[in-house]
Order: sequence, then structure tokens, then C-alpha cells
Amino acid sequence: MPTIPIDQIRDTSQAPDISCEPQSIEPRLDTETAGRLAAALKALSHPVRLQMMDILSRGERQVCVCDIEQYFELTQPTISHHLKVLRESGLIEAEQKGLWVYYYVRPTILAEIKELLSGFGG
Amino acid sequence: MPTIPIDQIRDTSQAPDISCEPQSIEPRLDTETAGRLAAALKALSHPVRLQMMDILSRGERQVCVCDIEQYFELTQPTISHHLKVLRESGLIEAEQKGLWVYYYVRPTILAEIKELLSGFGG
DNA sequence: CAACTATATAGATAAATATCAATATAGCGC
DNA sequence: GCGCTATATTGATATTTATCTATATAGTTG
Repeated sequence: MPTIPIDQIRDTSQAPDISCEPQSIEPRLDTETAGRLAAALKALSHPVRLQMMDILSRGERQVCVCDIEQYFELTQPTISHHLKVLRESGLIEAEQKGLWVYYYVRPTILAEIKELLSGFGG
Repeated sequence: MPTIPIDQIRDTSQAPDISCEPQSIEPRLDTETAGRLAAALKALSHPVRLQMMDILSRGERQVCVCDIEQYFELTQPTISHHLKVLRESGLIEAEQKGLWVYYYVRPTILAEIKELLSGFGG
């Protein structure tokens, strides 16, 4: 009695012997960097957060949350959530002055992403 | 009888009359562009897909799926899924030759993203 | 301290995503 | 057409995410 089902045995009698001429490619993006930059890109990958980055980068100084809110038809907790995502990714930073919190862009990771994309041919 | 519950009526008798000196900021990123570029960024925002972009951009020619697979410990359908996400976002394109499918980078949207990030101060 | 403000957090829920196993599609060689 | 190959699609499931309502935190004013 066969212990291996007949349909799991490969019949290679007619297997073609051609291949796709493999290239040997040396990746330059290691797993750690890929994970780190993918996390920053994920923070950027939402229309509201992109527009927040735009607003922050266009302000002449740090921008108050109460100003940011004006541009979106979203509840205050949702605004707060998006700002937190951006801040935790390192793309922006916050400074509290009394009751108000002011946000501003941190350019470091943005520059890293731009360099990565340049390497992709963009 | 009051129709509005008492705890919803604001007592403004002690409201401070200061504000945070609002800036008027002119956003330059419209909603349509934000949505389009956010979608492309989302496609990029996964470590595996970033590494795929790296591999495709480092190949001397278009890269066969069977070559791409070698770099990841993922099943073939998962590889196929990630390539599809990248292709549907416009970041890469595919060409079939016989049994094999070859992928390559499309630089247009990458360049658009880079320009956006430059505007953010990256 | 009491009333108020600006912002953040918690909790709930609906929608999107990553992955796998199983299956389908379609090209090639005999 | 048959048997094989490379790639794509389907379907299931676990995880993550975006949004809201409700509540908490903490600074300010009087």
C-alpha cells in the first residue's frame, strides 16, 4: 500500500528544462531600515495627515492645534489622533505653551525617505 | 419647563478672552492630490514592498517574479499580492513573456512624492 | 478653589489589511 | 490534448486602523 497519495507524486517526465535567466541582484535596503522607513511612510499615507504636514510646513512658525482643526471637518479627538500618529513616527514634534500645543515638522526622517525614493529612480 | 438639560448650558461668566494668535496659513495641497499621493504612500508603507521596490530598482533589467520570490520567506500568493498593490498604485508595471512576468519601476509617482516631501522641508 | 478652556485618552465599532491554503488561469512542450 | 510550470485569484482569519462619543487631564482666570 502506498503511504503517499498518488496525486502528490510529481511526474517530471515532461518538465521543461528552460528557466527565466535569473539575475543576481544585490539589495541595498536591509530589513531594519525597511521596517523603520515603512513605519514613517505609513504615518504619511493618509490624506488628512498629508494635509497636516502641508499646513505645518507652510506656517511661519509652529502651528497651534486650534488652528490646525479649522482645516478639517473632523472631531477634535480624531485630529488629536492623527497628530499623535505623526508625532510618534518622528515626522513632527510638539511644544506646549500654557493651554495650547504647537506642532512643527522634523525634517530628518523626511530627508531619509526622499533619499530612499531617489534610489528607486523617482 | 426647560427643554435643554441644565448641564449643556455653558456658563461663560468666567471664560477667558485670550486666544492663541491664529496664523492664516494657505495650504497648497488640495484634497484630490492628498488622496492620490496618500494612496501611493500607503502602497509604499510596508517593509516587504519597500524591499521589492529596492530589488526592482537595482535589477539591470526588468525582474522576473521568480527572482523576486527568492528574497522573501513568504508564500507565492503573498508575493503576488504585494506586487499587485504596487502595480495598482502605479509605482511599478508588469510585462508578461511566456510563462514569466517581469516587473519594473515607474518613476513618475515616485517623483511626485519626492517633490511633495521637499515642500514639507525634508 | 471653581468654572472654563485646549488637548489627550479610552472605549466601541466598522472597515481595511496581511497572510496563508486552496484553487484557477494560462503558457509551453510533447 | 495532457502534464507541467509560473503567476494570479479566492476565501478565511487575525490584526490594524479611522472615526466617533464620552471622559480625563491639566493650564488659566477670577
